[in-house]
Amino acid sequence: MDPAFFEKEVQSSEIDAILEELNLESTVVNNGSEGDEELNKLESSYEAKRLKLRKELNDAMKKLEQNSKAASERIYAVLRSQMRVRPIDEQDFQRAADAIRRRHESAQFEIKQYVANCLLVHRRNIEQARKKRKNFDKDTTSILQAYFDKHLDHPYPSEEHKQMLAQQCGITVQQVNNWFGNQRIRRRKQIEDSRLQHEQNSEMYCQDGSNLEQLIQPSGIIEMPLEDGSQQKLFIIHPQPNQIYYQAFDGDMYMPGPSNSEIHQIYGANEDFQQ
DNA sequence: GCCCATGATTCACG
DNA sequence: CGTGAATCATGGGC
Repeated sequence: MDPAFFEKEVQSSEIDAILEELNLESTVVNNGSEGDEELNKLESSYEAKRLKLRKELNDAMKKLEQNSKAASERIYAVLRSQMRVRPIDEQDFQRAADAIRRRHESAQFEIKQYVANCLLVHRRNIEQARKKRKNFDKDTTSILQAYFDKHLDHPYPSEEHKQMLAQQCGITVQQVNNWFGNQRIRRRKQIEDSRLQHEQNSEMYCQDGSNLEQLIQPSGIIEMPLEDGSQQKLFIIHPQPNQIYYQAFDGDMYMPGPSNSEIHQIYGANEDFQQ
């Protein structure tokens, strides 16, 4: 598991919601003997950690309570003793009480934040184990797709870019790796399958009559949305490192695809990462 | 319930 | 170590 995934601090607004889980009787959802060993073990270990954290939180709060009480008693004693040498009014007591209350509250917050953080980490583990696989949501895939399509000539994001993508998508770097790995292979396969299909209806020539075999291997394939809602496959051709053009396949003939600028109107709108 | 897309896992390679 | 390739396992649409 990617540690960075857990590193972000718990938002203060979430803390109480997270801590509520500590008050539950039990979080074990497994209804008895069913389920796999691995999950049961995880669940009981999570339950143990949860109970431990609950006790820790309780103890810390009690201790803090006592400390604050003792502190305010000390302050009051000091103030009372000073009354003999200087005038001390109700406001002085009030200020002292406020100061102690503020310290008390900030300490309380820190404890809660710490416990909530611990709990969250453990909860993520158990959640991960419970639901085995979940498809990424639409936003996530479109972000990844956009990056991939923009770097078709070299769809290998750097470590930095992987982290940015992960953060942007709300997934782990490992998941970004998986996605790009799968994507590279499956796109290549897609291209290969398309070529094979085309080769099957043997006589295929470009507009100028030249044979397919002379064509440069496409380095990528994208699906361009058409006005009628359907999608058209476009092959990406890199004749030279800095050159790019697109080829569409229409019936049994390769046609020049849309120009690069047209493509960019469709795909290029989203901001790019700096290379 | 089937089927394919898709995320994850595993292993080999350089 | 990062990647490619094969494979597994699940999700989700029909």
